Amino acid sequence: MKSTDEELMTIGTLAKASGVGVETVRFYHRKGLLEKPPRTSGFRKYPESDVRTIKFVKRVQGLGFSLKDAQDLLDLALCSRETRPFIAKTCQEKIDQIERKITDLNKMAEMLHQFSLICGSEASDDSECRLLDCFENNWECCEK
Amino acid sequence: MKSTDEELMTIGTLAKASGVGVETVRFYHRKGLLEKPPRTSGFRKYPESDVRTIKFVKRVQGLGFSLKDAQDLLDLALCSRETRPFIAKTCQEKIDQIERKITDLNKMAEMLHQFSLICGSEASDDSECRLLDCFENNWECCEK
DNA sequence: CTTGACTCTGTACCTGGGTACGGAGTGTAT
DNA sequence: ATACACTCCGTACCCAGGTACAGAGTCAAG
Repeated sequence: MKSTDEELMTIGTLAKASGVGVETVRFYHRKGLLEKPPRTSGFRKYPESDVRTIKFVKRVQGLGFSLKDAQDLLDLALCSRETRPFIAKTCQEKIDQIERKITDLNKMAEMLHQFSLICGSEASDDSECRLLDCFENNWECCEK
Repeated sequence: MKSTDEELMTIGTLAKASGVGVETVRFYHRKGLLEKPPRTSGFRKYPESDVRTIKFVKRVQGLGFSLKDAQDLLDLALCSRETRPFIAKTCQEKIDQIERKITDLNKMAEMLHQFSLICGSEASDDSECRLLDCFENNWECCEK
């Protein structure tokens, strides 16, 4: 009754558990984000772990990465003796990419903060509104 | 010879200066990201400042925001006595959004770092590769 | 005053990431 | 053994964000 086979779920169950639509699961399937699930009698049967995979993809996507990027990360997870030598390099590339993004986001947040202080008060005068000027100078803000 | 009018540029010049195609400028124009430029004789004439606007949009977009988000930020820049009271609130919303993103990105980078340490060495054994497990636990990594 | 580069409007097309639908098969509860 | 929910596959459609014409107008150099 509790054999591992019993844990397999149908596409609708997987979709609900992952918070996406059935069509999205089939779409990811076509895109190779989910590996071909075993079939019993024509129906796809997904392992519990695919819920995690889909949630992972959705989260990565929410951070502004593409499905291709999500795919790359998932591929990393399938590490084996052959792929291991490439893991450090691939990870470092993604990390660098992420860090550049963080740096830029921090600058942008800081810029908005300064902008809010300077222009957000009733007291300020229109001529001080220079949001884009801040950006010009590599986001270094109004304050200077 | 150096009147402000003389500084206006044609769409091709703007596109080249901003690093986008002419069609993209026209697209942004249709989307309202660039305000209707004055026309002399049927040709649009853009001010120098539109170069900055386009570069700003491209950068914001590169951080994973939509054109709509870029538009919101540009609208902020047009602050005036009427809009001023809303600036602080709008800024804060964007800042919160950015900070959530940064938090998630940091977790992801840390996860990749740990993953790289654990799985990236020749010495490790396949059973240790648990990238998705890290994610499961809100990106808290393998190390635990 | 013509030629060639550039611009105009409009419409059509493309990729990424889904979403919806039609018609047929399946599985199960009654 | 039939009804009903669910699944199958294929195709078509949707939105965002562009990209690519076509056919006509414009501008500036020679």
